[in-house]
Amino acid sequence: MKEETDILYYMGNQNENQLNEIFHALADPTRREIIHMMAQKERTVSELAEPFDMSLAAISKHIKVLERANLVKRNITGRTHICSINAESLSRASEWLRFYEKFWSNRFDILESELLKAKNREH
Amino acid sequence: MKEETDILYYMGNQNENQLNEIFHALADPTRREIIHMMAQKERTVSELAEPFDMSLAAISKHIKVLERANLVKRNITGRTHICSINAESLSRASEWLRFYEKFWSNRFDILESELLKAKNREH
DNA sequence: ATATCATTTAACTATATGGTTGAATATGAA
DNA sequence: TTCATATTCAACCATATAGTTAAATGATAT
Repeated sequence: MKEETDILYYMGNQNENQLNEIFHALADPTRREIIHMMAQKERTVSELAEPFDMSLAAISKHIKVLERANLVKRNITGRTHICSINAESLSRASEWLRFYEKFWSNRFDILESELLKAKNREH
Repeated sequence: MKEETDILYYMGNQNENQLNEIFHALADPTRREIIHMMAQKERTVSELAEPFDMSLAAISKHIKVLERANLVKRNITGRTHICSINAESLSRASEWLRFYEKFWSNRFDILESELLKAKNREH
C-alpha cells in the first residue's frame, strides 16, 4: 500500500514521463535562455535564434525539445512560428520541487520538536 | 545594460552551471526516486539500491550525479556511506522555476488590466 | 512564375549518458 | 590473518544528445 505522502503514486506515471522531459529540457542553458526570452513576450523562431552563435536548425531542435516537454506552445501564422511559454509545465516541475523542499524541511521540524520533547522529559 | 528582471545576470554564471547539473540530475526517474527515498530519512547506498532492478554500480553512479548537482551530501562512517538531501540545491531550482512562473503570469495580469482599461475607455 | 523568407528535415559527427561486468579498495568481524 | 561487507573504479557497450551542413517545404512579395 502506498502512503499518502507518496507523490509518485499521487502523480501517476504519465506525469512521471512529463517530468523527465521537463527537467531534461531545463537542463540546457540555451533552452533556459530561450525560455527567458519568451518570458518577456512571445517570439518567433528566428528572434529566438538571433542572440545565439548557433545554426537556426539547432535552435529549431531546442524549441522542439521544449515543446515536447510542453513548456512551449507554437502558433503558426503563415510562414512564421510564434512561440510562447506554457506555464502549466513550469508549475508541474515547480510543484515537484516544492514538495520535496517542504518534505525535507518538515523532517527537521519534526526532529527538532522531538528533541525538544526529549529535553523536557529530562527535567 | 541588463535589466533588473534579468535573472541570468542576477544569478551569475556559477549558478548557471549548477542549474545545468541540478536539472540534469532531476531528469532521471531513478534519481528522482532516490531523492524520494532520502526525503523520508537518510539512506545508505545499498538501501537506496535495494528497490531497483539495477546493479549497485549503476546506483553508485546515479548518486554521484546527484552529489555533483549538490542535491545530495554523503557522510562516510566506516564502510557505509550515508546519503541525505541537500535542500539548498532543490530550492535553487525551485526559485528558478517560480521566477518564470510568476513572470509569465504577471505578464497576463498586465495584459488583462490593459484590456480592462481599453474597455473602460470605450464607454 | 520566380525569388526570397521562415522554418523544418535529413544525414552525419562527436560526445555524453546510463547501463553492464569484473576487479579494486577499505572497513569490520572471526 | 582471513573472510565478508560496503562501496567505488575501470573498461566497455548501446543509445541519446547537441551540434553541423545541405536540401526540402511552404508562404509572401515582385
